[in-house]
Amino acid sequence: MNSTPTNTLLRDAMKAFFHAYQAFTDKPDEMLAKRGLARVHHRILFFVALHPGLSVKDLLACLGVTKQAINIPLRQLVEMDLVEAGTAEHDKRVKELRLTEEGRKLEEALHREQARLLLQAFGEAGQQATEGWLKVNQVMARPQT
Amino acid sequence: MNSTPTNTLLRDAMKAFFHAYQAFTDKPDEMLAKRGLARVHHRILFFVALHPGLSVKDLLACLGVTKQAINIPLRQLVEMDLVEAGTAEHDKRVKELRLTEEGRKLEEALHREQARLLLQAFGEAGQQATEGWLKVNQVMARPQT
DNA sequence: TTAGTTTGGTCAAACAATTTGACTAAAAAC
DNA sequence: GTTTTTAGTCAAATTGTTTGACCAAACTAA
Repeated sequence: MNSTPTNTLLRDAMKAFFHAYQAFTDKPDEMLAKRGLARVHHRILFFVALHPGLSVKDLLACLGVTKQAINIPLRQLVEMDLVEAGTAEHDKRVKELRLTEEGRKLEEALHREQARLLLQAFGEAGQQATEGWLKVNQVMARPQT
Repeated sequence: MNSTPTNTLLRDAMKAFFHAYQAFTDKPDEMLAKRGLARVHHRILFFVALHPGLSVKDLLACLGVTKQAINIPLRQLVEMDLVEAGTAEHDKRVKELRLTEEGRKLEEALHREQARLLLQAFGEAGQQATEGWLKVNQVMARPQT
């Protein structure tokens, strides 16, 4: 007889969330490590892929980090020719980040691994569960109340 | 007309997952920072709370990190009197980790914040969605195929 | 019962990531 | 046309993680 049964159910849900996210990042992390890169680099590639022409500032907002924190990883990506940083027409201070062809390839390889994992879980859990999963995540992802 | 419509739906799901997890860790991170602690410390507290008497080795397995990586954070928690490390009867090499009273209080405060966020999202998304969310996470959390 | 091996855990130096704070240049505001 | 704000950079200090050597308790087996 547990003293906090409700708590334990929630904790198990939290544990599953933690491990699900861990599984989600595991293979990409491993692939990146082989190139001397880390999860930050993946996040940059991911958001630049999703929003081509993104500025550094908007990238920061997406990632929820300080500008200093991505300065070095971003520079590395540019030096490695995975990301190209153009200058915005309307404001020469602003950079427009885009993936290079090689960057697109790497991002796609990382994406493929994550898609595999997700689609497999979706297939196993069923369509209703998939929709629920997405819905809860979207609600949680919304700017907080 | 997007060139990769399916991809984009999946990417949006990944983005929601990322931001949901971010929201999930945000407040605890903030609370911990005030005490000079970080997310690793929270994870240790969380798993020790969930499995009292846990060994360092089992903790490592839970977290998926190397023993060196928690050595320092764990020592800090012991020094701050949030965790106590007893010695196992059956094997004197093995430690049995437990929360102290103060540790339990901190862990509970952190847990409460996360529970608030989860329960609010669950309430808003509905019971079916909640069950689906849990199911997908549990499938993903399983040792990989 | 003791030599060899494995296991749980620690320590310290090297390395990588992040933060802090000071800084440029372009744009906006007044 | 100064002043102020904004986008982004750079470098030093701090923090976190990894690498690798290590100790001591516990098994293994002769």
